[in-house]
Amino acid sequence: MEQAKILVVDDESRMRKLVKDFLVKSGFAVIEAADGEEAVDVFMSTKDIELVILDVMMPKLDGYQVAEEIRKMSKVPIIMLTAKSDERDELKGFSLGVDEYITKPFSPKILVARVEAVLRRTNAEKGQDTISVGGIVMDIAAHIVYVDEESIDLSYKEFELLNYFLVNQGVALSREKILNNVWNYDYFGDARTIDTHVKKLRSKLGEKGEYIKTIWGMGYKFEV
Amino acid sequence: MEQAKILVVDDESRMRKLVKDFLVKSGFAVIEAADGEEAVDVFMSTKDIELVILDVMMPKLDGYQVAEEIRKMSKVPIIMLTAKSDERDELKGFSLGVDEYITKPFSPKILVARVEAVLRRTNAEKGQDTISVGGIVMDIAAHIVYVDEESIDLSYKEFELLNYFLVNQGVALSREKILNNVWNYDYFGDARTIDTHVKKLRSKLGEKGEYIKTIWGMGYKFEV
DNA sequence: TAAAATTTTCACAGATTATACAAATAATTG
DNA sequence: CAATTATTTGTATAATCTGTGAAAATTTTA
Repeated sequence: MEQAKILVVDDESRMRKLVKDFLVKSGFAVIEAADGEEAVDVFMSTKDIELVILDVMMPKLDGYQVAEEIRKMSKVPIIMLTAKSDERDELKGFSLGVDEYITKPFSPKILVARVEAVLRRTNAEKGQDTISVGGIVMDIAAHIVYVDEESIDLSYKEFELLNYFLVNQGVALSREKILNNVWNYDYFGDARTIDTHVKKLRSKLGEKGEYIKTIWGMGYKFEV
Repeated sequence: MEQAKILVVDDESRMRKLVKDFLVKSGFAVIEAADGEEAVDVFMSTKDIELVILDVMMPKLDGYQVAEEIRKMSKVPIIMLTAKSDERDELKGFSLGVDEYITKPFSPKILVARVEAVLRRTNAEKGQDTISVGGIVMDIAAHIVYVDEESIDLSYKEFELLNYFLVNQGVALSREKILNNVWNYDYFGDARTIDTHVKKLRSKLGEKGEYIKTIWGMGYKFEV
């Protein structure tokens, strides 16, 4: 992510140029679109756009409509440019998943600061990919599991299995279901393999291994 | 669940007001507490709090201590507000069963999004896959049966049989029909086997076992 | 390529559940 | 009300399932 790609959408070319210049100076790559329709087209046909800056007032599709379209495809962060701070609109935008508002007129400093803040935030969130249940914490990204703050070593399959259990906590899982989700769908091995992995998981989890409950004649369930 | 009730705990009244305003605007009901002790009191004396938002830094009891107290009583989801993202603290919190962290300063969008995500998650967990008749609640996903709030243990076949009864409540079911639906179609055993299972089911259901009525010369019917 | 780690298979013991059967109980019928 | 028929219940047996340890197969690492 050397140069974050930013899509700037505004019907006024002067404003577009202004925003673009500030961002380019600050080390971002900028793509432009002159109206809502073009914005959606460009967004669909361009890879790895990391942020979209949308003017609210635009012909054809306004900023909110564009945001709505983009949200159907992606969770990319969106910053809205708005002439006056209208609270009602802001709420509407927030429910659409707009990340920030910048009110015109704005200083270049504000613009760049907000852009950087949003990017920092979304990147930070990516790293917060953890699941935590009953004292068991899985850091998915780092592939580490903590039991009561102590990290434990799990093999790949064990990790995947525990992950599946935690994601489906409280749900009874048949062996078949586990097989289809943790193993590849085309795995045709013995379902009893799961038993062995469950055994190992339980022992590695120590007393918290009891959270993996056996449902006789059915399968397993993770429950605190 | 018209308006989810949220308890917001922060010693700074400005921050409390800020959070409250955003949440109220987004359609939540907010209750406030100004310190940890008050939070625990309020939590104990208020019904149906669906989410607690806790500031970490507070006089008397800090956020983690409050979380610990609340966890002794309830599994209500908890979101922590923290000034700086301190990894060690996060781990500590996760093992206490904290569901989310929000780092100050945060955007209203982030706050509301996280709140909604947590509520969505916990509500989804409650298992929409339930059948409830006359004080008997079957959580199909979790494979648990409650009779007057108390869970009871059923074997696999008993569970299936009860499920069939509840799905077909009020309908007279011949033994043949039961056999074809609860047992495998290729089962050629004694139809009297059903009687034995019915017997066990009735006894495990306690007085609610009477809901399984005998239709003389025909079969059974589940009726409250 | 050998060694180590991981995954899978397998078999057997121990548990649990399902079924069959016989005796007891209840409902129906003439 | 007795004879008949169906259901309930308790118990013994059969069938099924799980936990475990160890060995075989596979993949990864050195």
